[in-house]
Amino acid sequence: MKFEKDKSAGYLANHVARLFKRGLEARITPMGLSTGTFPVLLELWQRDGRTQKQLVGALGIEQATMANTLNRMERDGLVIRRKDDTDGRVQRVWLTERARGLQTPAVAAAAAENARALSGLTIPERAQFLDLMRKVIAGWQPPPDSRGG
Amino acid sequence: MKFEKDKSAGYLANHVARLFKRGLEARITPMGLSTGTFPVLLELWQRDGRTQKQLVGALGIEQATMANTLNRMERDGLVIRRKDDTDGRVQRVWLTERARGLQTPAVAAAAAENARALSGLTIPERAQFLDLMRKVIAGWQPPPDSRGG
DNA sequence: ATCACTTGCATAGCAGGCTATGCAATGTTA
DNA sequence: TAACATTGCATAGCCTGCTATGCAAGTGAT
Repeated sequence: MKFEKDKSAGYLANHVARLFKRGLEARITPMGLSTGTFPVLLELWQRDGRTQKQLVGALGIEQATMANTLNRMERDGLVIRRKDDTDGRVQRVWLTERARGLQTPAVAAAAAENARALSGLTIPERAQFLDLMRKVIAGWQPPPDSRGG
Repeated sequence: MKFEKDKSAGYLANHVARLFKRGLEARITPMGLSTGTFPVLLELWQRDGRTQKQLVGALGIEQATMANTLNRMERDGLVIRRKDDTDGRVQRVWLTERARGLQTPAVAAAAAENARALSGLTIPERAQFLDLMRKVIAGWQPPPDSRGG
């Protein structure tokens, strides 16, 4: 069977994602940030004190990934975790002052990287690209044989 | 500054890539394959005996990533590495019989996963999605400040 | 109140990506 | 030919994602 990687959506998606990651990394590592922390920070900049479960739900990553990411963020002085007052299982996540101070430059860096990456597309193409990605994400349904429960 | 992750190309690209990866994984782990090996196999199924440098050039990943991937592939009995006859630095990569036998089912799995993932898009949208991703990749240029110097 | 179930998080261990670095083989040049 | 530079690959160490598993805290049923 013929199968050219440059006609494979999965291959191309992986390639595009890697390029974005590298590009953003170059801009934010000087601030002491990394790409994995970014979505978490975006949520917390809107409102912190959320639970890990809420963050997992908002970001579509696995619970264990979130726990690991928060470990690194705590190590790096971006967040602190504190038990919920009424439910001892729940950890709420709070931003440090340092993390608050990074919002403006970090968001500017991400916006700049997005703009640069899409600069080869026309304006309508950019909108369409985002639309199509959202559509693919929204239309996702677990593969038929994924965990055949 | 306002910055919504669902309007960020980088965030969406990462999300889409993760979904594709998970989907493909579910289909090929039963064969003893994993997603990182896939692009390498595609190249080698076309013609094996290539050098690591050639593979790196064909796939747009870093040399160290390729070396690690080939380590796993060799461990799993998919390839063997043999020194080039005339240049002692060069390692040529050869498929095992097992890897050859996997071509048909693996390619079918990838094609099926691509089809399923794009099933929420119209036919023209699918073509456009691929076009836009190729365009983003092709138009990539190193960020202005990437390694400045 | 106790036993079982559920829930929320942490940890272990792996894949796959990266940068930085080391090193042997080859090339080049004086 | 000896010294230096380059090339091709391997390794170390990290981040970010995943699954599998463990465990403490809460919930429910009896």
